Amino acid sequence: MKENQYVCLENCPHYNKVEEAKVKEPTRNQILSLSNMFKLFADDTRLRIICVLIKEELCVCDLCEALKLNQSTVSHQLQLLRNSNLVKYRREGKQIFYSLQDDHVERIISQALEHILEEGKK
Amino acid sequence: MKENQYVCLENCPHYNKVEEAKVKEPTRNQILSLSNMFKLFADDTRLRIICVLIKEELCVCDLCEALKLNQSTVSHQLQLLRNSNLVKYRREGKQIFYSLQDDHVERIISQALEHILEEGKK
DNA sequence: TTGACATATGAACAATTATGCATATATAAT
DNA sequence: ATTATATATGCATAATTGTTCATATGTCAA
Repeated sequence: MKENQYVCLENCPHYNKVEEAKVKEPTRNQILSLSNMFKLFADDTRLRIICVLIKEELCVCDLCEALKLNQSTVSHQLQLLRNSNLVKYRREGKQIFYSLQDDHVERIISQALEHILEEGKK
Repeated sequence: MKENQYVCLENCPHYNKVEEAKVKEPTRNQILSLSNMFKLFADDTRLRIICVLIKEELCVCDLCEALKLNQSTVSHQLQLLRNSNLVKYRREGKQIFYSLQDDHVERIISQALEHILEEGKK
């Protein structure tokens, strides 16, 4: 930030509010974890994968077929979801079946959908 | 997808499961709206801005001060949040005060935080 | 052990985007 | 009107990331 940047010299910043705001801010690590998690939801392909996994355990080629995606693309994205423990998987012979780790994911997406739908009404 | 890409020729895809999965998938527009919304949460700076706005209405320079960010950076990010109706604002003289549009945002973030915290325990 | 299949992974490229600088706009005070 | 302040915005740059191709790994069957 430039030193001579003149920002709110008189009334502002409203120190009490600023101090309160600072307290509410999550820790650095929480922010990182949160943004990393949201990054995973922030891509169409991954979001579609997550959404179809909400109700069904599916193997990689099921996902390719259901979403009409390249196998390599699907595997790459599944790796990211795996690394962040959003999905779990089990091998059955040559196939590997993926499913969601827990139901927070579903709740987050339905909250977001509610927001979208309310926006749509306006 | 390459034509000769051999993917699950025998048992797979499990057509009934794939069909069910397809049904659960949100529409193209819903996916776009959802991923756009999550993109906004997927950046450290924006996430910090959102988090401090959860409890406090703040003006731009308050945000700069609370988060130690460049004024230009803050304004750019606020523009994105504004365009997606995640925040609202009101002018009071020379200052412009920002706050969250509704409380879905807060709920989404707390759900995500719950997930993070549970992960932390393992 | 050889071949076929299911999935994973490395590398390269294209596309998106966050940031900071410079500057523009908007408001208030003198 | 002019000046100072508060915020917004266009542009350029650097960094991140999604996709694809090529290939590697792992599993099963013959």
